[in-house]
Amino acid sequence: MRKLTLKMHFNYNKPVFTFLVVLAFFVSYGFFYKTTNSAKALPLETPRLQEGETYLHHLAYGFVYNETHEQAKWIAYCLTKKEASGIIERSDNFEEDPLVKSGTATDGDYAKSGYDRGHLAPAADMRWSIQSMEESFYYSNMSPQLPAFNRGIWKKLEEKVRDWAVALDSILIVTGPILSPNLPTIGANKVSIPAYYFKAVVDFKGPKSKGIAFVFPNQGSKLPLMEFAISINELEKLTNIDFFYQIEDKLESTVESTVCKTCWP
DNA sequence: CTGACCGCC
DNA sequence: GGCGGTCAG
Repeated sequence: MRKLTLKMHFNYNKPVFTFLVVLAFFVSYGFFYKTTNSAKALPLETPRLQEGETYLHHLAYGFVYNETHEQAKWIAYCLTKKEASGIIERSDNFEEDPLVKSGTATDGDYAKSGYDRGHLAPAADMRWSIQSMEESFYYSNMSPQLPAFNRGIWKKLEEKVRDWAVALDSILIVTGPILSPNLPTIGANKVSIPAYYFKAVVDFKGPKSKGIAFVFPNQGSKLPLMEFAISINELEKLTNIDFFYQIEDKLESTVESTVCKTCWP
């Protein structure tokens, strides 16, 4: 009798059940698509490398790791409007990067050092997938930043750049420390403490391509962001890195040689 | 002031 | 998870 009741119950609800299964499928598919199907071609091909450097890439970004300074020399990725609008929560799970076979910095290097584990590629730019979020917490993406810098003007720039990704649909971003010999270090792995950081942003679409770069000292500042803006050419002289030689032909020379501060609201 | 992000312990 | 710094609105 009980079995019959259950059977009738099931039969009675079968259309509802079927509907729920189909609904669940589409909801999960939508979630899966939105959060994981954003794999993208990296903006840069294999770059020129110096001694002690390796070029690697994760799903979300490519980077050159510098073994001497125990951190990335630069990190590059394209950020789209859709990605900048991601919903994945911050993981806060710092890990050594499995791709860097020579080893990265560790928890111990930064602990009680007085320096923040500052993201080069911001966690908030990686909210479009669980994997990209986790990648942003690899120590290959960390650099010792003074808290007043990381939580202040550096964060302000990151938020501005995210706004640009949304407003312009997609942009190319290159970020890094300015590494030089004999920097002070933290931890047993001797992670260099950079004196300056840079960020270059290129809007590479259409006839109105434009580029802008920023260089900040590793310290807090109350000055407006645009006080730190320079052209990409100037940044390349400063860092001695030719960032965009692979796509130079696609960029108008003015993208690198000039900076239009009012073109980037 | 609140919320968003950046972190620390 | 609780707490604090910094900034925008």
